[in-house]
Amino acid sequence: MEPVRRQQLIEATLQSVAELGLQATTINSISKKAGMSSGIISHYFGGKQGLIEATVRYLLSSLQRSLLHKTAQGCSPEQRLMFIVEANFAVVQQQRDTTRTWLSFWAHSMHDAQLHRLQRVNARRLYSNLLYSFKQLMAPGEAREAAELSAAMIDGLWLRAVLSKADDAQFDSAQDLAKRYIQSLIQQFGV
Amino acid sequence: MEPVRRQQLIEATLQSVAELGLQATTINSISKKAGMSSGIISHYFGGKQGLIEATVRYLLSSLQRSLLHKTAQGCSPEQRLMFIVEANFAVVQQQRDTTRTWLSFWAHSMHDAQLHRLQRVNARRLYSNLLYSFKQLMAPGEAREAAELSAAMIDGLWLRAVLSKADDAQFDSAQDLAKRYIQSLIQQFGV
DNA sequence: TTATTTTTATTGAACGGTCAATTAATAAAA
DNA sequence: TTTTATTAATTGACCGTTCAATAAAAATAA
Repeated sequence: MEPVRRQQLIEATLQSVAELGLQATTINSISKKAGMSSGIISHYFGGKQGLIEATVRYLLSSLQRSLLHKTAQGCSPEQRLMFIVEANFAVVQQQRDTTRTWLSFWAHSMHDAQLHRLQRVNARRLYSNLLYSFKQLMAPGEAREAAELSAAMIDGLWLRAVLSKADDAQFDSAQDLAKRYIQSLIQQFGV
Repeated sequence: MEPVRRQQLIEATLQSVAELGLQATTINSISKKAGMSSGIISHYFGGKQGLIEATVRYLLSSLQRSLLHKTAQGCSPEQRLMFIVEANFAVVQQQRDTTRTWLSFWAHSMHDAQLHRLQRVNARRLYSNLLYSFKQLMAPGEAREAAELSAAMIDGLWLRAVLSKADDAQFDSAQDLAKRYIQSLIQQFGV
């Protein structure tokens, strides 16, 4: 029963944070959405804090799993870079309104040591995923700069799309810009 | 007395949000920092919400004023673009830890109509500031793309620096990357 | 000038509401 | 029966707001 309930509560948390924001998300708003009582959260996660952390961890592993799935049957470095962009933007469609949830969590990570650790993992993972592919296309020094710039461009386009409450079409357009930017980096630095 | 008190309370709010986060910032934490009683906030701002909004408005106008001051005695389009980057990164040094305050506010803007309006103003202002200078250096269509990409790159580098709790040197390095990126755009698209 | 009233600025206690967490009770399963 | 899963009521802390009381300043009258 435990793994089922845990998953249900995590998904209820995602819904609640997307809808109300992390600030207004309470033990009650979550348990109500999950159709359970409020006490169950302390029982399975030790408290609200534990559930929030588990939810972020779940988002993180979803992102990672999504990329691994796309690249499962091998692909070129260029192709893999495009997959990385897609994975980072895809969190949108996967679960409706998950985007603003990420933003809530990251903002909160400034004042929460545990969340900050998870944020660090996420930021570094994007960078090293990019670096791995760039290194197959250019010299190491240039690959590092390309990876840093690409990571910033992806996050920046994503952030601006989220904050302006962009629709699906605008998200696709941002995703396209990110891809074209990476291709221009390859053209510029590639051997 | 009113304008003095308002300013004092806004600055106490900035401190509190930087220190505790918007989530944990209360009427008490603010009024304590300002050395006043809690009732004064409702008296001058109608309530907590009003003070928060006034604080964001203050940050926004600070950013704008900073750019106007830098470009007061005229400069080349390239120079102006560099000033835009500097203004957007300078909010850091101006007031210690104001960066995470911005992040808190923007995250909250997803669930607050008034803040979202202010966020929109801010995003559009950066874009049109950039567009104005790019248009003097390249064709309109390319200028628009350059402005959109630059805005995303600035915000992305800034976001990653804030989230990773970068020190001053790392912020400077991010600022440099942004400037070099804009110069590469000019080289790529410039007439 | 001094005495008085009026206005302005500020306080802090009280209120109603909500929060996360706990706990005793209950229901179901083993 | 014992264990496991879940509920619902309760607790104590803290939230933002309100408001009667007060202190200080300014205006007016003597």
